[in-house]
Amino acid sequence: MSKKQSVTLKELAKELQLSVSTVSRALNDHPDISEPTRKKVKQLAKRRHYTPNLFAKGFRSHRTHILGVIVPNISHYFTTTILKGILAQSESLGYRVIISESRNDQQKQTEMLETMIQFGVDGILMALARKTKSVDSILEILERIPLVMFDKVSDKIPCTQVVINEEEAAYNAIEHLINIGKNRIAIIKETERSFNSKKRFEGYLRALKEHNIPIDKKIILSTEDISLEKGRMMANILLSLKKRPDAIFAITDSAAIGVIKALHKFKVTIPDEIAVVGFSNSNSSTIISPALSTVDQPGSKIGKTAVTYLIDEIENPKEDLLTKTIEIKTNLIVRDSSFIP
Amino acid sequence: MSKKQSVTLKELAKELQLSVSTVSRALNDHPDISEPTRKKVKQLAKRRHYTPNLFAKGFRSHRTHILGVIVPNISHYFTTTILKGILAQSESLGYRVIISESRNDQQKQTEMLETMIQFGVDGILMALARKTKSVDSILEILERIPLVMFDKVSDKIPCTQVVINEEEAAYNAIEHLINIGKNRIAIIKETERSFNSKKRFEGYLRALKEHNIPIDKKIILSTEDISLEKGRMMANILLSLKKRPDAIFAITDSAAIGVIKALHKFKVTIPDEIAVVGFSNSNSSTIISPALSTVDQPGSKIGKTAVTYLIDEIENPKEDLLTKTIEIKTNLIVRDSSFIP
DNA sequence: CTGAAAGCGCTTACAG
DNA sequence: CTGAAAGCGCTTACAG
Repeated sequence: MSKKQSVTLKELAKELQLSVSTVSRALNDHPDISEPTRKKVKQLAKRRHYTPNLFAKGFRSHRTHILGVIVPNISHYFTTTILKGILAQSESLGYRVIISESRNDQQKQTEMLETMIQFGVDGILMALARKTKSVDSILEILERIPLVMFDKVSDKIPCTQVVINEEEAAYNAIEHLINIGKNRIAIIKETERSFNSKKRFEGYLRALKEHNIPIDKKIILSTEDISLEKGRMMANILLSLKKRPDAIFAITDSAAIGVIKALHKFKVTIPDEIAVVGFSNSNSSTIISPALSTVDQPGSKIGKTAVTYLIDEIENPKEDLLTKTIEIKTNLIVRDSSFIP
Repeated sequence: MSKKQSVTLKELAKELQLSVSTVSRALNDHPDISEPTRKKVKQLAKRRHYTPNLFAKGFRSHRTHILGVIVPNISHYFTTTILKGILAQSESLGYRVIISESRNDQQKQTEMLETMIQFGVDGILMALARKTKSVDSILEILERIPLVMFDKVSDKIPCTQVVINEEEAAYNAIEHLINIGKNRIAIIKETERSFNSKKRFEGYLRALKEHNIPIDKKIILSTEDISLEKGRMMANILLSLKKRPDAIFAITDSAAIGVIKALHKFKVTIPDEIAVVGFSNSNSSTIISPALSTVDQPGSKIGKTAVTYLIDEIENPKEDLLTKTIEIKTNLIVRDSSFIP
């Protein structure tokens, strides 16, 4: 079907016997234009359903009002809450968002950064793909276009980074376990030294140290590609120890749920024999029984904050790069898996 | 910071003492260009990291290679699987995707369609906002730009629509329940006559009819804004009946999970006393205990199919509109909530 | 084989 | 107060 063409300034001008310049100015409320002309133009524009071609506009001004977003996996609930914040905030500030999924593939990630620039985005928001070894291509991007990172970040990249208070969140989770009387607390973390896993582990260590609880390497487990299944496996290992832990902190909800499933299987009572705490407040944390205690990460706020900083950088370019880390506060949600009255 | 400007054709031309036209043609492998020139140009382009400004390119050709996507809620797992398919397929065909969330708000949805057109998208993919009363604005859009709908569709809109075999999927679910010996099967559906709810209900009715099971209105429940909580409430109602059902089919997983939670509370054994089947194969369906039988909807395939049809329409414009419905097959996954050996 | 020129739809400095 | 012209970065029909 031959689609209706959009009305252009030229057509409006012709119909009104005016120049394109005048029509453009009238629509943009330029002070030079007389009231009657302005009215006439606006009326016709309305009647003919004129909508400016933002593409032409952006092309001229070198600004597209489009932001690029790259996330490792769009299906993670936490990611979608961040995206919600990004969409809402950018829309309310007059920007659109192009989203890509790196699928945790570093090379894809690099390509995506390139095409986003080709598509003329005004700035980029990104969470790093897992196992991103070299950040060179990102550093190069940084010289060309404003970039703000969130959630999966790297201190090797000098840009604004919006994260949660990972260390403190883990600290609070462990302290809570200590408060309910636990003192042999296992942790399930990632092998990879990702920013998130590292910080959460630091919080774990600090909590134990500050409460004078000895650190036992036997109950500090690491796994690659942490998941429900890995959580289950790690729990099996912990259950086979001579001295079992009395609490397990998994740095993701899915691993924590795997832990609960394993404990069920071996008829371990939760939380009395072993308490469990996860991280994310994912949907599943209230589906599993007992309901999982977990750290709530305000995704929407992270997204909104990241957009706000990015657009600020776009609209008020600074002379120099600086690593600025914004920490968003999390909240420990205590549910049955660690509730002892 | 003053960001590095991208290299333009003009600069390459100047450096090579060639015209912009020649450089453009060389890069696009135009047959007129001599081999040595082509080589020279490509080499320099590479060395200077030239990337074409797709924006200018698109502006000229009236094609942006950007698709607009509108979904009601980006956090639904099923939606994210569709988005995954959309992203993967459009990327592999050289398109980018702008995503917006209508938050089930009809007015927002209309605005979004407008801005997408302003942003010059080549085509639009959309799932209808809940309770979309008037489709007038969408019909108008349809005259201007290719549009393909998916999942939440309406037969009032004459365009390509990609859906699952809703009716048949429900039919299969009910037939499965009958096969395991159930004959008093309740359904929890939506009040609103959405395409999806309507079709699933039709499948329910047909299965009962074909197996000569009488229809009892007392166990056909409808609710607005179906959710886990509503599922729980509906289950309570069903449990209070003099003649309880021996199976419950909920048209969403979340409602089905609510049902399971309610049954637990009243110590009803699943599936012996009451079997439960949901719809979606969401993450939670394997977290809940007993694991939930459910209909798996191949989201990624839906997304890919929708993109394929849309891009075909963009690249091979047809003369006339026609409603074409593509049905993607689903798969019933039987788990413990309805498994009777 | 290569170049000069027009044009995509818009904005804006420059004239008048 | 209004208009003609240049220009954003690219492609392509028209010359040569």
